[in-house]
Amino acid sequence: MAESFSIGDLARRTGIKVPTIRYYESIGLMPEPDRTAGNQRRYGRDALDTLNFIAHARAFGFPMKSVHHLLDIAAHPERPCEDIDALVAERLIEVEMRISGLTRLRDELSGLLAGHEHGTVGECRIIEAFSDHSLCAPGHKHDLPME
Amino acid sequence: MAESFSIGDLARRTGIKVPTIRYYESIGLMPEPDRTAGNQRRYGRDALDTLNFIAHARAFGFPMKSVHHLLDIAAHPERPCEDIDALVAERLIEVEMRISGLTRLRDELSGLLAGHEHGTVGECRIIEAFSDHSLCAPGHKHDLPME
DNA sequence: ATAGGGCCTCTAGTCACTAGAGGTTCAAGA
DNA sequence: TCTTGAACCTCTAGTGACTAGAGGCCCTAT
Ligand SMILES: [Zn+2]
Ligand SMILES: [Zn+2]
Ligand SMILES: [Zn+2]
Ligand SMILES: [Zn+2]
Repeated sequence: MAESFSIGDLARRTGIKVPTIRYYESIGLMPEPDRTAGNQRRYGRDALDTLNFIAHARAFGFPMKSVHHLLDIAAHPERPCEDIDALVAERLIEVEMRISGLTRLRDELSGLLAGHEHGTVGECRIIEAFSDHSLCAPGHKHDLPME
Repeated sequence: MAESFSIGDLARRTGIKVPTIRYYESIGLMPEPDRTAGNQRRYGRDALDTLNFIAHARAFGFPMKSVHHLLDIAAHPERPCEDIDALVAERLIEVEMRISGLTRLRDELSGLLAGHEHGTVGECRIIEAFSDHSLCAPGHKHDLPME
């Protein structure tokens, strides 16, 4: 007879917490599993694979919407896989933009620290910089879309 | 007589949206302003300064908790400014860790794209990699605390 | 005096979970 | 077989940092 996993088994094997698995089911990411007579969820091997796939896609930083999309694609082995490329390329661009924004931010922050000597708040260069853009970096502006 | 700004004036001058200003007030980040006879908020120049300070700190990526802290510190010009250093240094470390995590991620994503040829989903290397850690990068694991 | 844009409060929605209450079921040991 | 207690169930609410909408009042310029 086929393997059968409780929700806790799945959690232990995938590292995804039990409430999160139920949440994934509630948003339609995981199919509804069979139940025991006492209404507890029982999963098969395929659910385990799906959950690992989800965990892996999330680890790559894909938002849930893309994970949905990826699962849909993966469910049809005979179709062409070109959409995958687009999704991964899109994610790569996001990550690169994020890196360059954060790199600018890193430079600004270390610039603040570099020019800093301990004194009173009233004389503090860092506080001054927070109060006035023109002091925090020459000709500078913050245009990160938010982190 | 002193300058007086409506909440919309503040929004235009700081780039922070009106509901956000009300939200900041609700969480105690901005003091409660005076009101007109008709119950509308009227701000002075100090509120404008505070709001600009908040916007700037947020642009540096500080979470609200730290913004609170920074405002508290800035409100006491005679005290020593050493806590500022700690806050900025902490933020810098976060940013650096984030950059290194994202850099690894970038390399993995471009690795996936590099080895990819269009075919069917069933043969797709990228889908395979999502299904199996051992294929997505040799000896690799994803341990980003979450983006 | 009236039009209409700005302002008010309150509620609910976002994303991806997480925590808790209060109750039921399963499985292992006696 | 019975008992215990860990694991499971559903449902609600909370997180952070806002954003959107409903329904209604105010302010100011013409
Ligand atoms: Zn200082
Ligand atoms: Zn600045
Ligand atoms: Zn492919
Ligand atoms: Zn992997």
